[in-house]
Amino acid sequence: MRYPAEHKQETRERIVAAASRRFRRAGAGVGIGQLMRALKMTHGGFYRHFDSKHQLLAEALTRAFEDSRTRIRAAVVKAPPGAELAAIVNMYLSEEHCANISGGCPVAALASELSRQPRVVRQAMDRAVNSASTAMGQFMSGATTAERTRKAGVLFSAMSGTLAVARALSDGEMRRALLASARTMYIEAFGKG
Amino acid sequence: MRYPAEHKQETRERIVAAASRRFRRAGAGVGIGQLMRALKMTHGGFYRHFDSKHQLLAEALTRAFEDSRTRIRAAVVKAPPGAELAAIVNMYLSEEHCANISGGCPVAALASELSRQPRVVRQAMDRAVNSASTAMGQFMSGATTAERTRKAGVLFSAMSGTLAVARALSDGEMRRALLASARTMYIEAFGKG
DNA sequence: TGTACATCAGTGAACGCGCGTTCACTGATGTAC
DNA sequence: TGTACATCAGTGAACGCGCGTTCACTGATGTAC
Repeated sequence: MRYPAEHKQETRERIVAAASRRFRRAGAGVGIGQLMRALKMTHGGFYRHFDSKHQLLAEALTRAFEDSRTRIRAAVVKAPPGAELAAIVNMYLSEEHCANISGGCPVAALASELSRQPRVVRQAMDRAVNSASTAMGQFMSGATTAERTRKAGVLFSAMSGTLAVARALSDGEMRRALLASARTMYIEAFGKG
Repeated sequence: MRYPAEHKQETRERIVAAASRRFRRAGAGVGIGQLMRALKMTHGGFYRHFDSKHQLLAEALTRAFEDSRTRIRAAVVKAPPGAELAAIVNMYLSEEHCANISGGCPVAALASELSRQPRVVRQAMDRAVNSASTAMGQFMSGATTAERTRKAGVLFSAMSGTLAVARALSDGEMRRALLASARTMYIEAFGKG
């Protein structure tokens, strides 16, 4: 059946959005079949929209990064002046974010799997780390913009590791303690003055 | 054919050692078949040694953690008094460790995949984080042992995240810069006095 | 305005493949006599 | 010391399953006349 004009673009959007959440929740091993079934479609149609699963993974990652940035911007806007960095750290290392893998930061959800992905996928990673570092850099201490950006990159990678480790722990008490300690320490170590 | 007395134990050891490296290099998705083929055996024999793939994964993880601890202890022994923490950080975030996934820290290699593993596997993670924190805690600043241990846990999770992100980047320059900045910052932020 | 036809998003069978696990079998060795 | 036999680590075919990808097909709509 032929579909109305913008139908195809909408379907593509739905696939990327669903993939973005599902890859984070279940890993890069999620199948095209599962994905399309969740959208009440069959796997065959997938290739009308994407050349390969890797292309989808790269786009889904990029989408997840955009969502992540939106969430960070929202935390910054609500924060009192001077407390922006604390707001970012507290949000990123909150128990809510920890429990919400499919809606959370894609680096924390997928980092160790990404090192095994082809170039297409890892280049999305480069761009994401760069833009996250630039965005967070303005709230860091440091003499030059370059130094603040570098520091922000380190903080970002540190937080993603803490979140990934917290999620991998089986003991809930350990998880909460790690997150709480990390929030305190990162704000102290990376905050302005 | 029946084998000499200690033969079975030796084979089991070889499987765990190979799995430990291979899971880190290629992820938890590595198959039993690939693994046994690399040891010049067939997949069928695997189940004389292990109940399931998950059991092997848990044991391989534990083994990798032990190797990791040995490497950390070696770095500490070689370090001048007072510079132990710097030695640990410089070793963990070295370009050598970054390039050596299969022989490196299993948390950096597998963290995001571990959150999706069954309890058996994640409990190995609890023990590892606990023991790494205790071991590294003695070189941290802080009033009480408990505080130093907590700090060490945060540093460990931070370093594993930085290493995982560094490995996922496609740009070698970005990778080296991130590692270098992180070494400096962690030593400064977590070091004694 | 009415009709014939081209379009193409989505369907579902099929491709070769590898997965985790099971199981009947093999055959060199250790052990019992 | 010699022989018969039990053991059991490892083999390889087979199980049902899902993977990524391809492709001939469907059929409601937009378009051309």
